[in-house]
Parts: sequence; C-alpha cells; structure tokens
Amino acid sequence: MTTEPSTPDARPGSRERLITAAVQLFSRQGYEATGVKEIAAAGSAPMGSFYFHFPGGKEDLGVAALARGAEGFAAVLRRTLASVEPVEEALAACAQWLADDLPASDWADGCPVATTALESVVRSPALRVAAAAAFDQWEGAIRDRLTSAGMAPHPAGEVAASAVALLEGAEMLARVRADPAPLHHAAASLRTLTRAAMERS
Amino acid sequence: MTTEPSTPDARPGSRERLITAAVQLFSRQGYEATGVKEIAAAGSAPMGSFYFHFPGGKEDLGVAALARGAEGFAAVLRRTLASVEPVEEALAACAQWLADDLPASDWADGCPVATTALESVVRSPALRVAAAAAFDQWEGAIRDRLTSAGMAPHPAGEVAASAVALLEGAEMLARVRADPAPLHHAAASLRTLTRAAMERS
DNA sequence: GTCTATAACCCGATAGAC
DNA sequence: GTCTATCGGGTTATAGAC
Repeated sequence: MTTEPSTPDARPGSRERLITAAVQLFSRQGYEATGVKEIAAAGSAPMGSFYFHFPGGKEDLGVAALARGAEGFAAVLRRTLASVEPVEEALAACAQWLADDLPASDWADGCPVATTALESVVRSPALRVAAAAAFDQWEGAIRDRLTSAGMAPHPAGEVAASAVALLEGAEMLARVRADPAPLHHAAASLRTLTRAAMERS
Repeated sequence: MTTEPSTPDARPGSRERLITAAVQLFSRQGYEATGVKEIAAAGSAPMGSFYFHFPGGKEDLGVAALARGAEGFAAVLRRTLASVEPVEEALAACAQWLADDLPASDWADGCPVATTALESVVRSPALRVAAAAAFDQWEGAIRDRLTSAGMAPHPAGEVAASAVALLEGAEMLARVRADPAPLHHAAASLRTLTRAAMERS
C-alpha cells in the first residue's frame, strides 16, 4: 500500500507530479496538443520515470489525469452545493464559481475533462470511458443535492444532466469569448430549471 | 469573382474539397489530431494544392473550415426553428434533430466547431475568433426566433446563449456516453426555459 | 494550378547504464 | 526508480518541375 500521503510533508513523488502536470496541460490545451515530453518537463520527471509509472504510455496517464481532474471538480461541486441555500441558488453558485475562477488564468485553465473528452470519442475508448465516468460523477453529485432538497428522483436526474451540460457548454462559450456572460446566463437558467422542477415535485 | 457554383454540375474544385474534408475531420477528431496530409488525402488533393489555396497553412484552412461548419449548422438551426410551432417546441426540436442525426455516424460526426474551439483557446487566436463567430451566429439565429415569437430582447439574448450552451454540452455528453438521453433532457430543459421566459415577457 | 520529393523538426516509445 | 540517448515514424511546410 503506497498511496500518496504516507509521509505528509514530503515532496510528491514523480508519479503524482506527472498526473498533476497532465491535468493542467490537458485542461489548457487538450490531450492531442500535449506531448509526453512536455508533461515530463512540467512534472520535473525524466522520460524514464514516465514510462516506469505509466507502462501504457500517454493514454495510460491520460486516464489517470481524467480521474484526478474529475475528483478535483467534484470536490468543488460538492462543497459549493452543500454551502448554499436554497437549492436553486446552490446550482447557480456553481456557475458563478466558474465565472469567478476562470478569468484568473485568463481563461486558459478550463475543464480538465471536456477537451480530452471530445478528442477521445473517435480515437480512444479508454479515454472516452474515463471522461464518461467524470461526467457521471458530477451529475451524481448534483442529483444528490436536488433529491436531498426534496426533488423527486425523476426530474432530479434530468435536471442534473442538463446542469452538467449547461455548465460545460457555458464554460466553453465563456472561454472562447473571454467573457463571463455565458456563465452568468447559465446561472440564471439553472435557477429557472431548478425552481420549475421543484414545483413539479 | 470565382465563387464556387459557377458551373453548377462541375465537380467541386480542390479548395472546396479540402474545406469539406476538413470540416468532417475536425468534427470527428478535432483540429490537433488531424494532419494536413490526412485532409489532403480525404479531399483528393495533393500537398501542392493545399498550400496553394491556403498559404497560411493548416491554421488558414482551419479558419475556413470553422466558418463553413458554422454556416452548415446555422442552416439546420434556421430551418428547424422556422418550421416548428410553438416557439418552445422549436428549440426542443433542435435538440431532437441532434439526437436523431448523431447516432447515424455512431456519434463520430459531432459539432464542427466545439472540439477545435476548446483546443484553440490557448493555442490559436485566429481559430478562437472564428469559433466565437460561429457561436455568435447560432446564438443570433435562436435569438431572432425568440423575439419573432414576441419575447422581449432582454430575456431572449440570455435564453439564446443558454440554448447554445445547453445544445453543445448535451451533445458532448451524448457523444461521450453514446446515448441520446442528454439531448432529450436538453430538449425538455429548453421547453422549460423558453416557456418561463415567454411568460415573463 | 497541380504534383513529387524532401527538408527540418517533433512525436511516442524504448534500451540500457546506473 | 532514475536518467540519457536514440530509434522509427510522424508532423508541417517548402522547393521546383510541369
């Protein structure tokens, strides 16, 4: 059992550094545009370490990076959803969190999954499955928050799916336009969708 | 003036064939994963023709392919929006059109802009601007349909932006999962959003 | 306008010393 | 586990004949 924080203050091992570097590079420029040498350099690891830790090569690291990125945004989602009431403001707050966070990198650091997900559809079943798991995880976190607030499972699943789609689409528009407005409009739309579904429940 | 259909029955020139090939390849696998040789082969044009017609190289063709893809989907949007009443069903029909169309290619042929748009944010200002223009065009077509139905300009712009975001996000989820459900949920959400905005007008 | 051949470089992956 | 050097094949782009 060599899970990471065995000695809590130690510098992360090269495997961890490679995953962290890959998450950021994939979120900025996607999977295809990122070279393994670039990842190794960003993670301060030589090529030998790369292929020691990821025998399956770039795709192997890609799967690990998608899982890591998925967990990172899931934590943000859960924290934001849990700390805001009422429920329709909780979802809007997630869009607002993106509108506040993305400009900090000048819109460079985007969703750690989306670009790689689209690139994977035709080219890599392994990456496609890992991306699907990421979206499932986020959708599940949102669905749980909606049902906890009393929404029936039937509309909650559909609203959660549309919420993930809306957040992803609005983030793409915002990054391409370098403008937070699509995320603000998404927040308003999420309020409307949540309120309508709650009234139906 | 050498716009294309000068002799309507002629085989398209190599420039047209290159653009058509690029639109499809970028919609399948994105910009970064697509090589210029691959585009030239798919368009049955030699490398010499490629750099004759697109002196700026791959990025030059990329801009043309985004504009062509944008116009293609804008035509679908305008046709669908114009042929369905009432207005809240018109937007839902656009999501349904995607749910019907995408499985035909086994989810391979996706949005001709989205993947390249995300890849471009950090890497190519020219492609980023072309992608933004595509999204603006689609948003404008939707906004026009909403205001024609009597919606005030203020909610119409926001609803149109969220509609583009929702369609793009739901298409991504559907392709990655190989499942039309996210597009069906998006259709339902578009009905709700349109109805709520109409009532507010 | 069209084509071939190739330059110059970068890719993912590996071998093998340490 | 870590590092360097390198392989074979890919990339974008160009030169120059036709």
